[in-house]
Amino acid sequence: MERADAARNRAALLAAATDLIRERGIDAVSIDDVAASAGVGKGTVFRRFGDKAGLIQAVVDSTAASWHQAASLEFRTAGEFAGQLFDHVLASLPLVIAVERTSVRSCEGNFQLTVDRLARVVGSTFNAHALLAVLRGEQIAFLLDQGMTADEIRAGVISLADTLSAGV
Amino acid sequence: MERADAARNRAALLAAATDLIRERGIDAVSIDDVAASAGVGKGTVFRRFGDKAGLIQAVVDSTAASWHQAASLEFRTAGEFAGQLFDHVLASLPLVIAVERTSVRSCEGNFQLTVDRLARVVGSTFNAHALLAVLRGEQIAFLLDQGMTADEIRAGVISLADTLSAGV
DNA sequence: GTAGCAACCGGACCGACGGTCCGCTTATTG
DNA sequence: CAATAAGCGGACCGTCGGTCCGGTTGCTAC
Repeated sequence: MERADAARNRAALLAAATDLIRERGIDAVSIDDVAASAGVGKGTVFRRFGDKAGLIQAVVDSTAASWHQAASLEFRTAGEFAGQLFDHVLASLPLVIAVERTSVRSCEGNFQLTVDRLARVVGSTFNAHALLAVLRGEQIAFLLDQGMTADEIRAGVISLADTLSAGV
Repeated sequence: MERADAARNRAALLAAATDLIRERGIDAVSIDDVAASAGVGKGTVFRRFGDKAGLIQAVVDSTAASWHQAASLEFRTAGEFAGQLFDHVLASLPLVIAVERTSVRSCEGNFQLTVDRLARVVGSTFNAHALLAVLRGEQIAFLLDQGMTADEIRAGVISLADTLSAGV
């Protein structure tokens, strides 16, 4: 059982980390920032979450009932999958980028599952990875930065998914 | 005119950096490592190359007559382009990953040019970016890590490029 | 209520890193 | 050979992720 003060600190840290990452991006957020913003000592962060990656993972887990849904979602067509994942990524871009930079993709567990299911729809494991590569936070942020609109990217992603499915 | 000792040091630093990055990957190579390995002081690295990104850029520029060729290559079909760029990336994976991590893609100058030319062949700017995303060093390293062979990836990339071209 | 204990806390501390600075050295030129 | 500017190296700095430990506090058993 977690002590009451510990639970309070965990919640404060998660909230602080989520806000800071959302507004500044992971690169501009240090652990000290998060600790100070949550009003706790630095040691507390590491006792709760182990390391920076653990904190980010916890943030991600906490901010989304929809998170694991988005990755392991049931879908009929590749286009449907692409559209839904895109919306999810776009809505939490800084968080997605943070987790991409800190965790190893293959460790996600249901990531493999998603790849396999997707592979069946788009014809090959390679194509599944290709589609997921285009849906990465950093890729989408880059395209937005290049001046593409979210709608254009969304349409492109779905079109790509459909094209890949069509070849099956 | 560059002094003789300066030129010697520049060459030694480039060689040391190239070797270290190739064998360890950029993440395990610090500026101090490069300086020590080249037998010069740390300050010399920064006077020559400005910062870490500058050093990596210089390494990349020096190691490839084929480098800018690969990116701005003339090509007839998207598949041809994909195959050639893949071979180039695969041959210098750690270097490619290093430059991806340090430089901003859009600054590359002829990157824009490549995107535009490619866009004409694969139907849209979005598709051009998608193809390039799949050809990034980190993506290819990830797929290799997943157990895919280089041949499989090469085939996948070319097939993807051809599929995109076919829809035009 | 209170005593005792384990869990918890915070911030001083550490090593590594990218980057700066400056007093000394050395290649170059006339 | 003398003068000078370019170059040199490594001590130094601020920041970051991560560790440690002496003091504190929430919980429980009596």
